[in-house]
Amino acid sequence: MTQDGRRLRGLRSREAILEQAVGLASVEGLDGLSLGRLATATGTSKSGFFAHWRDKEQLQLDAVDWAARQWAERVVAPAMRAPAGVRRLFALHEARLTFYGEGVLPGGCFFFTVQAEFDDRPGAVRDRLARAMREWQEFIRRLVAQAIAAGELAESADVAQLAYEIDALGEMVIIHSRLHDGAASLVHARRAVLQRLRALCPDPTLLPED
Amino acid sequence: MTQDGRRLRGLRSREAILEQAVGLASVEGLDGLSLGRLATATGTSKSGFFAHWRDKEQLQLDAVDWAARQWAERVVAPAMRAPAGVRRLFALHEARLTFYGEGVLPGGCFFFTVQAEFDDRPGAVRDRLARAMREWQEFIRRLVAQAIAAGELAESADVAQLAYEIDALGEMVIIHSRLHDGAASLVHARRAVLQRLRALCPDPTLLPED
DNA sequence: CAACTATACAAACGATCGGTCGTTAAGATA
DNA sequence: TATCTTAACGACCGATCGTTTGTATAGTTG
Repeated sequence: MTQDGRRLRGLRSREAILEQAVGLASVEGLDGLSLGRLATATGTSKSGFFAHWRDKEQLQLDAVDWAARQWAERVVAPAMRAPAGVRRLFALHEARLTFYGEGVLPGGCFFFTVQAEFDDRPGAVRDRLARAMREWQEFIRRLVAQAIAAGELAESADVAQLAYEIDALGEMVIIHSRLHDGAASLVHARRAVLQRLRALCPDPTLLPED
Repeated sequence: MTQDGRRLRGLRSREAILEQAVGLASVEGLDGLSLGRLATATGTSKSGFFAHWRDKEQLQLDAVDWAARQWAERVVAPAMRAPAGVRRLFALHEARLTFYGEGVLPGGCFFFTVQAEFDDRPGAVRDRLARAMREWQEFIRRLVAQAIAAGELAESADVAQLAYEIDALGEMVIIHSRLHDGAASLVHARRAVLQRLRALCPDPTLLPED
């Protein structure tokens, strides 16, 4: 094995640093997060980072990957345990709301903060971010298409349109809940998608009533 | 008059600086925007700012007010020219989409970027921002309530719920259009709100078909 | 054991940050 | 004309930024 004690220790601290970095970046962004503060937060020294990453951009790129992995484990994976169709689609929305509601990340959502930061700034971070978001939206669209194919959503439904609405209503929770009452926006986001799906679903037993 | 030529010149440069500041902040945020770059962008010197503002936070607060005034003129005012009711509600949504689509601000939306920046950071800027956003949401709710009172929306409609959805679908345009195809998200946002309102509106002639 | 590698550190670098200070030029006031 | 006010400036300050350098140390390999 190539993972001897040396590398294992390195990987451990690398993971710990990335976890802290994603958490802090969900609050202050990837650029607002300085190496100095990240160092004190992880209990290490500033220069120690350059043993793991060539420069700050490499750390930012790995942070994006780490956040995407976390999202896959805590949002996508729970939804995939629900049966395919409209139930899986709604389970995805609920898993996202649970992720926000539990406060897994101190800033609510890593991707929301970092998108707002990098959407107008060309570079490798923006490109990787755009790829991650594109994959996420394509995943939603795939679930919508599956639900239509299974006959659990009306064929008149526009896949891209419905996916856009579900994503928008979920994302908005972050914007609203940070400056105002978070619980209310969670309820609104859940009900909005639920009513939208129930209106399109021929079998009312597949979705909760409220 | 207290506005002699001296003060008038000061007011002019003050307005010019604020306009530049709001435009730049819509891209890089209010903190990411440094006084040095703002100085070169306005063709003045860095120290010249401190003749107008005590420190950076005062400039940020005035920038928030300036952006709110711009929003009132370019989004709220056009909507108020439409007849009260569901038409005014949809006119508000369309005015917002036009504001985004025309690219009035280089970053798309000042409030989106600055909210993401300050929502977790206590202070005067966050407070003024929260107040502006609360007034905006209350304004949407007022238009919804008016439409219901006028009999142009079903009484079963939940005011806060519908206002949340309209706001979410509009705001999402900024997130989507920056990293992906902007035209598509404008169409999705428009259709989503239009269909939602048409489903609740007893008079189909009040709203466009598509 | 010796040679090597990877982790981690302290110290310092130039650049840039927000902010201060003293000064200049021009309009307003008397 | 003499006096006062204010917009605007250049030069500079301490702090912090990302980054480089050199070094000490612990684990791996021959």
